[in-house]
Amino acid sequence: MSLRVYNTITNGKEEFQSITPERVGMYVCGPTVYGMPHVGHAKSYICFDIVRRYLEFSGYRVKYVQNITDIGHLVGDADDGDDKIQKQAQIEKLDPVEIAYRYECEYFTAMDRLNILRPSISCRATGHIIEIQKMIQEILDKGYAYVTDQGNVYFDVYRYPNYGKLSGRTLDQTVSGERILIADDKRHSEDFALWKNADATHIMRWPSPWGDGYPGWHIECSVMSRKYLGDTFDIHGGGMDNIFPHHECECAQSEVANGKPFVRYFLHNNLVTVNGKKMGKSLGNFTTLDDLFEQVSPIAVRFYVLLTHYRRPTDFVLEQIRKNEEIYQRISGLADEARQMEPECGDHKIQGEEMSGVLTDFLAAMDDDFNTALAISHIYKAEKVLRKAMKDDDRETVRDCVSFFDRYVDPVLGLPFHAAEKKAENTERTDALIGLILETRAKCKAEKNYAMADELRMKLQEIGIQLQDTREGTKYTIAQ
RNA sequence: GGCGCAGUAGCCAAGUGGUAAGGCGUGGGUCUGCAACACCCUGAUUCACCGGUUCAAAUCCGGUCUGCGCCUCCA
Repeated sequence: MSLRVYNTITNGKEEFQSITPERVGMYVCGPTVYGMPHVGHAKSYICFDIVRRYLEFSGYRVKYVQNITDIGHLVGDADDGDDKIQKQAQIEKLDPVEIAYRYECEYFTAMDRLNILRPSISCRATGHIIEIQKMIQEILDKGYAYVTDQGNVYFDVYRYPNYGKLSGRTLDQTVSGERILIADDKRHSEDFALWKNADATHIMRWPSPWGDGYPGWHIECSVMSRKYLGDTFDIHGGGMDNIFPHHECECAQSEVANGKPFVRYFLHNNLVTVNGKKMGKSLGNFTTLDDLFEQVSPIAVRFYVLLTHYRRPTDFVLEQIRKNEEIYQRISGLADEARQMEPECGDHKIQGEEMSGVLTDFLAAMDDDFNTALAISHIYKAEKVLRKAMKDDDRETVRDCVSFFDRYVDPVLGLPFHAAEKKAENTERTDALIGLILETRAKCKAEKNYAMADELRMKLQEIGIQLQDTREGTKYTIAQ
């Protein structure tokens, strides 16, 4: 079985083949760091974390480059001098660089909690101004861009016949939109900026051959992907909302500058919606990950995101996340028990027919355009097999299952299926205290004082301790 | 207006030509002092709608309706 991926360039699934055997270069558009990361970021970066993990699992060495956009794109229209980072800096009364770094830290903190592996290279736009200017000059030299008397540099889209190839638009279609022509020094309204002139009120600006200013918002990705991955690379990822204009413009810039095809495969994740509407900063309907993690665990959010295929929208419903968190914990609890039962199966190879089948199905799902939703359905199957094996004391199958969880599910999906750890402090003392109460309750039960036993159970429930009477005795779980 | 994506059980969600996975929930049962857990059973004559192609369609083609995204910064 081989990996097939959905490529936006061809609008279809294709067999994945890397340019260099056993190596993959991938570039994913990173965040603009001027606000707290939200659920939309979670979906996108989890999605490409899966791509990266699965390629690595399949034996590729993956070079994963992700940019940090620390130069503000314009808030509104082209003449509205403020950029987003600068505006946020005014609100927080901080230097724009402080803003960018602050939210970069917030971004990585949130991504770490979601068990998203860090990119191999994280690069900032501000660290590549020289390379950006160099590429702009190359495009100018080739005659695909022009400098205006206002000190702006624009890409001339009418000079580049492939413009619109990726998004399936043609230039005359773009014109028909209700777009308002703002910058009056453009030759055509569709031309996009490579370099914008800026006066002294604009804090983030750099000297250039065309005057002081800052780069247009597409060029950084063309520059950094070329610098770290070469003229042509394997995978470019990002949110669907970036297909046009961002990725379209990247293609145009890079292919003109490099004289070669830009990328092999363009992968785009669908969006997170709230009541059917896109979750986004501008709509103000976003939930920050910080706030969300107060309600549910980060791993539950990851699990929830993976429950839907990445090319379908994820509707954000807190109750659904909660429900699936319980399921995640149920399976984790079972997996932990199995690990205790068979602690020494680190490199155990799956032998049994049943689990071999589950593994085959699991990998086949991943091979089919990273179908995590289908892959997870095979985890439920594994749960069933494991439960039965533990009941029957079938050690061989238990080992198979532990191996499945630890050697396949964990590295591929980044879902470790370990029960949430109890809060570290006072765990021993808490255990002892609950133990005492349970002893008392056991006595009540022995004396058939069920009213008292039930009352104890209810009172414990009220403070978040759930009891379960099993054959082996009473178990308890503490709500997190 | 243009381009693109989508419409599958109460909910979530796989399935791109071969006769509708899975999960949650519901209802019934076994177990149990009760509860919970677990286990067994329980669901779409049908995949938004209408036509067409085919021996065969949720899957392909045409049309209609609905929702969403992009066309201005957004993952």
